[in-house]
Amino acid sequence: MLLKEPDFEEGYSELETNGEIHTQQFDADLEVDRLKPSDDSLDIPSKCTVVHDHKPDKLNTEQGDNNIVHQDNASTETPKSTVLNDSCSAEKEKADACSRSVNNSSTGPSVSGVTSSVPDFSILRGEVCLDNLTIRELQEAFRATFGRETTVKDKLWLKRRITMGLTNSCDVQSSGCVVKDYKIVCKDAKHKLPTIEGLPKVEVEATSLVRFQVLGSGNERDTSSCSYYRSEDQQRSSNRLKGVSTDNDESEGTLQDEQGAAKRLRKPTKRYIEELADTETLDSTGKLSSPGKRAAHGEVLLRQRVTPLQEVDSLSITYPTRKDTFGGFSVHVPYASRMRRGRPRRNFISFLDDDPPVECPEVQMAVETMLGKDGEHVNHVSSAVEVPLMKNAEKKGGHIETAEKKGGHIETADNKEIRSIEADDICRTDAKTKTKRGLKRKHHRAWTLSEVLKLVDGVAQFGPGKWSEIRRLSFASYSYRTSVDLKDKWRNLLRASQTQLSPENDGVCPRKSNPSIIPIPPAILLRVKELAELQPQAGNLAAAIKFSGQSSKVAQGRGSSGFL
DNA sequence: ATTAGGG
DNA sequence: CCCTAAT
Repeated sequence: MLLKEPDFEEGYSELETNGEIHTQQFDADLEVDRLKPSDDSLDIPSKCTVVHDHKPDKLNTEQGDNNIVHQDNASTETPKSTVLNDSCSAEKEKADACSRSVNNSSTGPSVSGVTSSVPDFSILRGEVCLDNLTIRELQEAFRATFGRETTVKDKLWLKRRITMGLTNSCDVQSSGCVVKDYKIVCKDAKHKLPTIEGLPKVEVEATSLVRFQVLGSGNERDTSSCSYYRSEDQQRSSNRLKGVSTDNDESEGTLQDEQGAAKRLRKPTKRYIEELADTETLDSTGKLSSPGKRAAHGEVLLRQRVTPLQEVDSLSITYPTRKDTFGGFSVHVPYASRMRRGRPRRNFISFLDDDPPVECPEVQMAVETMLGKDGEHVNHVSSAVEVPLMKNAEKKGGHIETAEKKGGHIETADNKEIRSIEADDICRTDAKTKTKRGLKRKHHRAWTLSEVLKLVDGVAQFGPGKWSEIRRLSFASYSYRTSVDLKDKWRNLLRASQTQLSPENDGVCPRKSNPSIIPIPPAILLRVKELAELQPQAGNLAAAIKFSGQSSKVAQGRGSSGFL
């Protein structure tokens, strides 16, 4: 590329020098082509061949560049001729294709018509040096390209505009050619059309060029495309502004034209490219098989090429989607994503129904007790109510266990005390069963303040380690607290007391970050601590207390606890 | 069945 | 909370 540039410029400069002449010549050539396609075809072959031979498979590859370079070099030596040659080859190729396949179709006339409208903007066989054109010529070229007049006198603008128009013209794209760096590469033909590269000012000329490319590019499709393009040209010239589109899908270009140069420059999507590549692979196969019948296959191939896009669209539709709205935008979302993530909802009430509610007198007592005793605390006696442990659940085994864990806290309302208790009862019942199976996990119940107090009192009364006693006497109402639970809780309390009461953490509740967790009042912790300290040495005391039934009573009293 | 302790 | 060993 880099190497090439210099050469190019040289050639280019020379061209510039002879600009008008060239233009003239080109025009002449063009006309000749139109009039005598056959001749062109004859002339072209050699040059074309060269190009083709070079890299059938590689489109924009380095090879391509190299080739160009070579040509450029040649051109350097003989600037004019070179340029002409290149352009000619390309143009002629296309022309050939066109003429051959499409000739009959009113292509000739149409083109001529267009041509007429397109004054004499220089048509360098495939490459046009807009730089050489006068403003007026550029304007005309513009008209030819966009189908409308322009009063702009800015040469640069005009050139850009025209170039863009050409670049993005449907013709180019549909033809399978890619405009890159002022170079038009024809994928279809798998030969690259040498264009002026590296010269920012050199612009590919419009209509004619496009036509060429189309023709040249698709030896296979050229035929069809050629006709198509020509017709389109006509249409364009007349209807561009109206937005008339050709029957072909490629007609997209028409729309693009209308939309304007800016949009035209849009590059194809990655996906599109990929698709295209795939298609090409397929095409290549097809191509090889039918080199001779290019014309015939042309359409087919074209269609194939187009298909990818359609497929893409169809694909998007393929997946079942639903419309969803995000931030006011409606979006299609695959239904799959809608799948419920959490565990399936569970009607925990069903449990109760299923299991003949095991009403223990104890439960009733418990309830009454709670209501009566706890007073202020009643409400939070059971913060988490729902206990899924049911026979059914048991049957299901571990899975349920997990589920329960997660879903356990569904109910937090205090109102459900009773139910919770029932559940608890059931739980207990189940617990036994489950214990055997070892699958069930007890629903986590946060310890309430009242519970803690009772525990502490109990410990104070009976001494630590008398969990069964404590449970029996102090936790009669809480069926779900086992002696083990009490023991564990006590242990935790001890830890807490040691931790929280330590000077470092003074007043700072480690968990205060979580508002839902009610910190254990330091008072209680203090008591716990005291108890803990006392207990070891209080073996006697405990024994003493134990002995006297009264002592237990005394112990229950608050005052006593404080004392303890 | 309880208790103690580890996890 | 669960699990388990030791009583």
